[in-house]
Amino acid sequence: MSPGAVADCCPGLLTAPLGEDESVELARVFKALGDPVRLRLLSMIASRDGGEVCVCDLTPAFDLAQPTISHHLKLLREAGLIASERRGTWVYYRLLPAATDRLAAILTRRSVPAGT
Amino acid sequence: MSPGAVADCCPGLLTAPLGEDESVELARVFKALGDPVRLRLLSMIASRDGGEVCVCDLTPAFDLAQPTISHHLKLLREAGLIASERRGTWVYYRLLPAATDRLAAILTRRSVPAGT
DNA sequence: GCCTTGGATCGAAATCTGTCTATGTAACGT
DNA sequence: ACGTTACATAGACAGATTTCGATCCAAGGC
Repeated sequence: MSPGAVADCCPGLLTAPLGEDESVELARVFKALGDPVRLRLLSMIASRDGGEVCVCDLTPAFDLAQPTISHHLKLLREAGLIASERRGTWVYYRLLPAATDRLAAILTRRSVPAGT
Repeated sequence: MSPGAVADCCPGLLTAPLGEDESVELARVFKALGDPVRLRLLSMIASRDGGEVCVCDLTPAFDLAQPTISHHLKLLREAGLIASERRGTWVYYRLLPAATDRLAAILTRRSVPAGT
């Protein structure tokens, strides 16, 4: 997919004023990213080779109680940024790239072609 | 500027685990985007031809008291997303594109070339 | 069946946010 | 100087968020 393909599909933040409903929906996703713990969780999940991380690997990486990590993962999941799957005793989380792709597109300035 | 230029400069969220300090700083910016009113304000500012909007044009667009809008603008400003300038009686806000560019880059997957 | 381990859910405490009204400040007109 | 208009700041309050300990559920081993 060419870099322009996504950029052309949606108005984005920077091109046209956002509607009320759109803004509510988008804010939910950005709010999920608005916490240092969740950002680190997301980056740990996204950057893992194989695309999956066991919760058992995430929890000990923070100085926080296990229910707290579980709570943050839930918020990321409800925002549509990650998905989880249980395999045996363990639960694995993976990034949903469509979500971050969309955010990146929304924040990307359309290069105004030439003679503005 | 080629699309890859920005993408190559920083690790991004999706490539390597975020450090603690980085995540705190980034979260502040995303948190500023995590509110529907602020998203709409930002999009109204960013999409305006000429790049500037008078606060007097922003305030009446919402069903909120004037100090509330002022407060949201302050948060966007403190997050480094917009800047303000007083000209006579009026105050004008404009987008700081470097901020949104950075976020877009951070959320962009580096296209892993060919044979992953 | 029972115990252990991984993870989610519940309920409570402390803190942070969004919003308001009231007030302050800066620039302009008369 | 005075009044008016445009914004910002201060203080208050309701509701949301973050975190915890306690508990519950699912899977596996004995």
